[in-house]
Amino acid sequence: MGSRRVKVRSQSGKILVGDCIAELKKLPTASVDLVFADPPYNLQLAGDLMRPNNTKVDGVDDQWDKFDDFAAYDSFCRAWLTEVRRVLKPDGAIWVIGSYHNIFRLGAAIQDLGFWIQNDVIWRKVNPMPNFRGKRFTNAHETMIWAGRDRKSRVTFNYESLKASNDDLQMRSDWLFPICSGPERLKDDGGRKAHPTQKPEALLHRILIASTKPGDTVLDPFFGTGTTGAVAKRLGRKFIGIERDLDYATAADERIAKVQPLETEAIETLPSKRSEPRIPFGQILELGIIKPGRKLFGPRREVRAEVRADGTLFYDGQQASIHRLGAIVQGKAACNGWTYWHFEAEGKLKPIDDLRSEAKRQLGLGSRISI
Amino acid sequence: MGSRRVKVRSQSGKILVGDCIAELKKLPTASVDLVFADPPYNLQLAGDLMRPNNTKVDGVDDQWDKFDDFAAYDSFCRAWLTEVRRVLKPDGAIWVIGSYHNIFRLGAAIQDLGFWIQNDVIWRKVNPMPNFRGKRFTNAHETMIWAGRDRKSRVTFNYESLKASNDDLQMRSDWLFPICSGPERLKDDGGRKAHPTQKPEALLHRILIASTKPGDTVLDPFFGTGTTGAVAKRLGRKFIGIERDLDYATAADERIAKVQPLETEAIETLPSKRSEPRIPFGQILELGIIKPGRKLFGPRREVRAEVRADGTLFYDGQQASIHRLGAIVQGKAACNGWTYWHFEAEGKLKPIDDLRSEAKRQLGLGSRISI
DNA sequence: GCCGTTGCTGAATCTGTGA
DNA sequence: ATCACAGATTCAGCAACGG
Repeated sequence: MGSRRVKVRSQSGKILVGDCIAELKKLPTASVDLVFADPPYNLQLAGDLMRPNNTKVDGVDDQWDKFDDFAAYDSFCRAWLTEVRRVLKPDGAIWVIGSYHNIFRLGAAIQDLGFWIQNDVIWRKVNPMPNFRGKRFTNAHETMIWAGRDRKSRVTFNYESLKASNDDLQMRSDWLFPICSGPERLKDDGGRKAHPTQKPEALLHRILIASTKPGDTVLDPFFGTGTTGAVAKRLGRKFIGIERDLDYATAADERIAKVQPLETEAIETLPSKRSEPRIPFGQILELGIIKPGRKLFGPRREVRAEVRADGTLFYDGQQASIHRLGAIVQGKAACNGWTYWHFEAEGKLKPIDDLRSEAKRQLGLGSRISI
Repeated sequence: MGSRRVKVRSQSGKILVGDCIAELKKLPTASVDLVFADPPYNLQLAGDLMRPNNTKVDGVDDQWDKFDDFAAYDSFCRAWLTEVRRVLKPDGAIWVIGSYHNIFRLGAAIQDLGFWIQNDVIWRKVNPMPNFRGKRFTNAHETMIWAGRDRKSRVTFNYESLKASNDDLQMRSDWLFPICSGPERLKDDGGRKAHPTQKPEALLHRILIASTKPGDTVLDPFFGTGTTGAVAKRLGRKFIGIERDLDYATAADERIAKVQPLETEAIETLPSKRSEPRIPFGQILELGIIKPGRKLFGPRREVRAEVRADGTLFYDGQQASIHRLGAIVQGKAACNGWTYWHFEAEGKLKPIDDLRSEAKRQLGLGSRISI
């Protein structure tokens, strides 16, 4: 019952040829950082479906009613999703992609199994297939669900990189990409498309940049012709692909072998501010960057507080941290004292946050921090 | 246990004040052409969410959105969907709207109960609320499901009207509309929003134009402040609204009374706007038009920066967006990275702005895009 | 009246760390 | 497990106001 063949072409990843659920069961628990899954959409493929007990579901029978079809599909999805959840690390996450035929069943299963949805994301297709019969709207999008393993999972999200790459605006939940065509589309020997639903590499590029770190392991249980593996290799992520069809797996293997990984430096993502070393206000004082007795002001000089030697601020009979006192004088529940309080230099007010860069310099904490 | 009050203001429709399921049970079988349902989303919000300026987001904390668990939400939805299906005519259809919190459960229930999905349609919001903590993608869309009562239902679809209103291109499944704000947004006596989730009339306009005929009866089991009724009256459709909250129902009644129905001949389509999405730098990268590791130069080669895989630029220990880094190296407050940074081709420097035309070609933005 | 500035708000599952 | 608290975080549209 083992996989018929295991291919290992490079250290970047491996392709397991075999049944999705059977292969998943062999993978160790809590070993994977991210899963990308592009499961079968069409219920006509019910003959390919497996029950949770790993027996094969009989092919579509006209006497089955719709509920039976949906139930079989649901069982199959809950089975592989359960295994996927097992192999994910506690802070791991999953992406699934689908259309209206299957995405609602996938989404409900994801919620029922305890995953915690972060976003649903819409892939808007530039060049979708038109609706030939004029009976519906042009089906111009697919839906992706991004979910953490648990409600508590602290999933990877490279917010800063996405924002910087989007002209300094937050990345939205609707993404515009062309479908996979042209030279990127894999062809078989007869010049026909090698796989019916090959996904564009641009889509996986954004997904992996958004939700993985270099060196992470990405698992794709429906590997097909290996788009996930190709992009993972290029971006310095490890991959595990599971594919039942040997022809697809072979095509994927050859495709990925041709991929040239990017240089280490080219795949660096922007660090979040939180990942930088913390400089408490007291340290600014200890380093002598600011002196006790110095006056600090609100943004429009509406208050004038005094720095105390213990690293607190004093104003109007109240003594507290820069954050607490900022909250108190504004009558708010919370406050970032670094941006609220200002010091005077050459007649102008500057936020005390500016002093932290000087502290970092003195502490030898340059701006180049690589993990 | 009847409705507390039935309001009839005109021949165009009526508002039933009472419990959704109880009122549905009183309606005759096979009497309605279209249902539009905007049910509670079951948002499951935990604590307060603060904006960066430490003010509180006015979230949906109403009792009507609270359910014990998914099972309670599911049984509620299956109950009203069952009644809705009963009152629909054989060729009738339903639209439901939701977010990732509830739409997968709604979609699965719709399929299980025997409805037949025609499309899922994405409402892309021009002006969504940002993600204040920088932990997810901006939640910039909601999902609608359009389904016929049965697989066999021959549902109304005004294909020609939609195509004509879309510059003679088929209407796509992704629609761009602003959220409901400004004068359209109903206010209570205190000047606060009368309803937390009022939908824009433009959305209902397109739905009713797409999937009803003049004189059809439209039922909205979660009427709220009556957007469905207002648009139905304007477009010469009859409406039945069910609303449990008397304040909402009263506001809806007064709102609809002010609506002037259009002349019979005018009940056709409105012209659509075109939208030309921005092309951010990251997308140039994702599309493979420029590769990570590529060198970019200032206009006179005074700096040489490197493209990173995450869509940022790197120079002299600094990594930032094309705009931010351009500003930094010039010592300016701001910079248009598209015109500052250049790539080398055939020994000559060209601004990276030139690459956007290729991206636009790939993204089909030379042609017309559905709104 | 026009223009720039300031402030408010919208269906939101929105932190991380150390004690 | 809970609790305290440091401190990081926003886009587009509209309204009100002042010059």
